[in-house]
Amino acid sequence: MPKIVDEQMREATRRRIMRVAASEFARLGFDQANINVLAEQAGIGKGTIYLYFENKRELFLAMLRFIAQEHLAAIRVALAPDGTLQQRLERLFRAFAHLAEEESDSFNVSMSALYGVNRAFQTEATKLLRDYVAVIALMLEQSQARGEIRCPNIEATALMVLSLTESYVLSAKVLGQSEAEIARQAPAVAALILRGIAASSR
Amino acid sequence: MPKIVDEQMREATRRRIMRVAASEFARLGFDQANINVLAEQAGIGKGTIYLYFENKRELFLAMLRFIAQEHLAAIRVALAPDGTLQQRLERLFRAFAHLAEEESDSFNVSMSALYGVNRAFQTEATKLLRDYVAVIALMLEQSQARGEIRCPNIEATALMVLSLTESYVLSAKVLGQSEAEIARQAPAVAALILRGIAASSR
Amino acid sequence: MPKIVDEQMREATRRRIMRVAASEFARLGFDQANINVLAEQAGIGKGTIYLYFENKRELFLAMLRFIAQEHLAAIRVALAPDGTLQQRLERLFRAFAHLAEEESDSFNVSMSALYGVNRAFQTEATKLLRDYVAVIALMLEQSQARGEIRCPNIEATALMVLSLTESYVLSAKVLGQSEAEIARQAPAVAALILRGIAASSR
Amino acid sequence: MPKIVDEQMREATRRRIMRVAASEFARLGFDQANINVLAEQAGIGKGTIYLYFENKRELFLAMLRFIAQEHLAAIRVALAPDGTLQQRLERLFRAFAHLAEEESDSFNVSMSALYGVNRAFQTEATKLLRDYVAVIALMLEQSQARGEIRCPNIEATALMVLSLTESYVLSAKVLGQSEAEIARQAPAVAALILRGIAASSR
DNA sequence: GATGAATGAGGCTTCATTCAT
DNA sequence: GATGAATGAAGCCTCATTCAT
Repeated sequence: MPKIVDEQMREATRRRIMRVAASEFARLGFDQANINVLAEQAGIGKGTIYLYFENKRELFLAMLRFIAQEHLAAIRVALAPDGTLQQRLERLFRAFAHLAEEESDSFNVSMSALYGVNRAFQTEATKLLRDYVAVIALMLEQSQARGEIRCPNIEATALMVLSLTESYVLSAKVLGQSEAEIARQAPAVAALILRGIAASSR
Repeated sequence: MPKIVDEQMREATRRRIMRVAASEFARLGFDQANINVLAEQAGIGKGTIYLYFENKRELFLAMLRFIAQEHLAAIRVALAPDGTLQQRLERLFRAFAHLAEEESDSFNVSMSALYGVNRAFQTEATKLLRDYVAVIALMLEQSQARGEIRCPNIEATALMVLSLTESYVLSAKVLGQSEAEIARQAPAVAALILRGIAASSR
Repeated sequence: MPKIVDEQMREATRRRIMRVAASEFARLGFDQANINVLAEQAGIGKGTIYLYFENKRELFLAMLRFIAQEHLAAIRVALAPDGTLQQRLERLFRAFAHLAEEESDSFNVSMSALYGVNRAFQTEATKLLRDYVAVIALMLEQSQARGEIRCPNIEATALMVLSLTESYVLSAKVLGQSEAEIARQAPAVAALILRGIAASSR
Repeated sequence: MPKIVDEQMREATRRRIMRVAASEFARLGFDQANINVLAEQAGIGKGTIYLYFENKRELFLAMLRFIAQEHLAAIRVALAPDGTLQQRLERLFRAFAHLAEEESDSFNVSMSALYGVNRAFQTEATKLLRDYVAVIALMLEQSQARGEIRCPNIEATALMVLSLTESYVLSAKVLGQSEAEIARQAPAVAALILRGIAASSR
C-alpha cells in the first residue's frame, strides 16, 4: 500500500485548500468567502473540503495557523543572529514589507484576525500574536546578552517592536506606497526603535 | 409644529441606532451583526432602522464616520497646542489608550475598518485614515514652526506617529494590559517617537 | 355647517384617490402598486387613504367599480339607439378602441381584473362582466324588436359581441397598432359580428 | 456514470416544478405565489428550486414558455390540414375550450400574462402572442393556397381568429359555462369567423 | 379630519453542510 | 475517498396598516 504517498497527497491537498482559502478569506473576509467558490478554485468537490476540515471555522483557523507558521519562519530568518541589532531590525522591517507585498493575502488575513473585530477568532489570534512577540523577545535577549542594549522589560519592548514594524508597513500600504518605498525607510524605522529602546531603559 | 423637537428626536434616535450598531458591529463584525437584534437593542422596530439608514451597509458607513468624528475630536483636544511636543504626544497616546478602554466598541470597529479585510469599506476607511493623519500632521507643522523639530516629510512622519501610537495601544490591549498600565508607558512611547523623528531628520 | 361642501370635498378626494389608484394599479398590478407612492401622487398623507377606503383591497375594488361605471356609460352612449345595428356596433368598437387608448390605465386594469389570474377579485370582476353583457344584450333586444336581427340566445350573443370587440382591440394594441388603425377596422369587425349573428340564428 | 438517467431526472424535476408553479401562479398570481409553498407542493426543499431556476421571475418565464409550447402543440394538432377551413376552425375552438377546462391553470396563467397588467412580463408575453398568431397565419395561408378564402391581410386576420376564439372561451368560462356547452358553440363561432374573413376581403 | 413615523409579518434568496452514489 | 445535488436555517428588506399628535 502506498501509504506514504497517500499521506503526502492528503497533505498536499490540505495545503492547496488552505492556500486558496487564504486568498478568498483575504479577498472577502470570513463571512463573505464562499465554500463552494473555494472548492472550485482548489479544483475539488464541495464535499471534499469537509474530508479535510471539520467546518468553515476550522478551515479558517487551520489556515491562520499555517500562514502564521510561514510568517514566523520568515521572521526567524530575518532575525538570524547576523550583524548588529540595527541590521536585524532593518531585516525584520523589510521582511514585513515583503510579506505585505508578496504574500498580501496571508498578510491581510493575519492582520485582520489580529486586529479585526471578529471575536470568534480572537483567542487564536492572541496565541499567534504571542508567538510573534516571543520570537522578537528572543532576539532582544540575545542582543542584551551581547551588551548591545539594556532592556528592563523584554516582553513589552518586543511588543513595541512588533507593533511599530507591522503597523507602519500596513499604514504605508494603505496609503499606497510600494514595497521599495517602504523598504527604503527600514534604516529610519530601525533607528527609531533602537533609540526608543535606549530611551525607555533609562 | 414642534419641528425643532422632532428634529432633535430624530437625531437622538439616529445616534442611538449608531451607538448600538457600533456595539454590535464591534462584537460580531459587519456580516454577523444582525439588524433584527440591533433594532431590538435600540428599542425600536425592525423596519424603523430603514427610516434612518438606507440599508445595513449605509448604517455601517454612517456609524464609521460618526465615531471617526468623535475620535478626531478627542485627538484634537489631546493635541491642543499646550506644552511641549513630548507632552502633546503623551496626551495623544493616553487619548488612544482611553478610547481603547472607554470606547472599546468604536475603537475596535474603527481599527477593523482600517486594517480589516472587508474591502467593501476600504475606500471609506482610507478617507478616515487620511483625516487622522492630517490632524497629526498639523501638530507636527506647528512644532516645526516653533523650532521643536525639523521634519522633512511631515505626512510620512504623521503616519508613523499614528501607526505607532494606535498599534501599540491595540497590541497592549490584546495582550491584556489595563488602561492604567498602558497609560504609564506614554512617556516612553512619546520619547521613542520624538527620537525617531529627530533620527529620521538627520 | 358646510355639510354639503364637505361631502363634495370628500367625494372629490375619493375620486382623486381612485384615479391615481387606477394609474398605479394599471402600471404595476395590484401587488406591486405601493400605497405610499399612491398617497404621494394623490397629494395626501399615507394614513388618509384609510379614512376613505378600508384597505388596499377595498380601494382596488372601489376603483374597479368606479371605472366600470365610466366605461359602461361610454358604452351606453355608443350603443344609443341611433342608426342601424351595424352603425351601433361600429360605434361600440370605436368606443373600446378609444378607451384602450385614452383611458389605457383603466382599460388595462379592467381587462386584468376580468382575465387576470388574481382570483381574489374574480367574483367582483364577474359581476362587472355581467353588467357589460347586459348593456349589449339590451341593444340586441332592441334590434330584434325592430326586426334587424333574429337572435335565439341573446345572452350568448351579447357575450360574443363583447368578447370579440374587447379582445380584438386588446390584441391589436398588444401588437402595436394605433387607435386610428384600430378604428379603421370598425366596419369590418361590425360586419363580421352581424354575419356571425345571422349565421348562428339559422 | 448514469448521465442520461440523471439528465432525465433533472428534466423531470424541472417539469414538476413548472407544473406546480403553473398551478400556484394561476391560483394566486405572480406576486402572491409563494416560493416556499411551491417547493413544498413540488415535494422538494426551498433551496432546490434555485438549482433549477435562477429566481422567481425566471421560473415564471420558463413556465410561461413551457406551457406556451404545450398549447402551441395542441393548436398545431387542431389545425392539421384535414378537412375544410370551417372544420379546422371548429377544432381550434374546441382545442381552446379543452385547454381552458383541462389545463385551466396554464390557460389562466397564459391569459393573464398576455392580457394582465404585469408589465414585467409583457415583452415575453408579446413574443408568445406572435407565435400563436404565426401558427394560425400558416393555416390561413394554406387555405388561401387551396382557394378556400381570399385574405388580403393574413396577420391581422390571424389575430382576429385568435382573439375571438380565445376570449370567447374565456368569457364563457368566466360566466360559468361547461366545456361541453362551450364546445357546442364551435360551429357558430367558426362560421362567424369565416363570414368575417369573407366580409373583410371584399 | 389629516398625517406620517413606527411597526413587524412575510418572502426571496444564500450558502454551509449532509449524504447517497 | 470524492462528489455535488439537495436541504433549510437565517437574514435583509418591503410595505400595508396603525395610532399618537
